[in-house]
Amino acid sequence: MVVLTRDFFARSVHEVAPDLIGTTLLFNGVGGEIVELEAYHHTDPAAHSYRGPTQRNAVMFGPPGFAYVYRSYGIHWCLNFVCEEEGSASAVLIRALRPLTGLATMRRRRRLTDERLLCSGPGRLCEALKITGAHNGLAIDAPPFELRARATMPDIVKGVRIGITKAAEKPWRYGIAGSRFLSKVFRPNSRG
DNA sequence: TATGAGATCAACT
DNA sequence: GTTGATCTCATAC
Repeated sequence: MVVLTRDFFARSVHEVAPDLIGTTLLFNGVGGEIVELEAYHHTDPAAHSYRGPTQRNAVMFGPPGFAYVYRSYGIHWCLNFVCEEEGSASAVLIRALRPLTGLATMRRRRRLTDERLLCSGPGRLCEALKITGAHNGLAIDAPPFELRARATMPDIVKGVRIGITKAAEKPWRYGIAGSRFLSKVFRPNSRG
């Protein structure tokens, strides 16, 4: 079992994104396999960093390998990991996990029994793992985070991102082909 | 199966 | 005052 360090994130966000698919993300020992994520680059109008630093997105402008957690629609928390190099302000948004450990804990936090719905969405997985703004800025390679390398090469599909209006045509959403834990199915013929 | 309302916060106009 | 990297529940088809 190989544990990934923050160095893993110190390259193009478009390289990191597919490489993260199939890795295992744990938070205080609870979590699962990353089955879906999206890439956001600082030159991308859909990225929070596009218009420059603010109090909220400050972590994005720091070094790679750190968590950027923000509140979405005033209700949910969403988890990102900073990529590339300090100041480039790129990140991957973790969108869905296949639950592996701490199932009972996640079910209690989500008040759900359906395993498929525990972590199939950015807001959902943060509730299941109990990740909040208090964890903004934490390193990926130190507790409570742990990131484990994948053992086998997953079948990765690519598609357009979800829930955005700007640069909506960019195919920067990645996932495991056919996984039942995706937040939404990938459009047909989007493999690539 | 599909659409709509409501929750409620940070950034922007 | 409006919009958004969301989710759940309710109502309509």
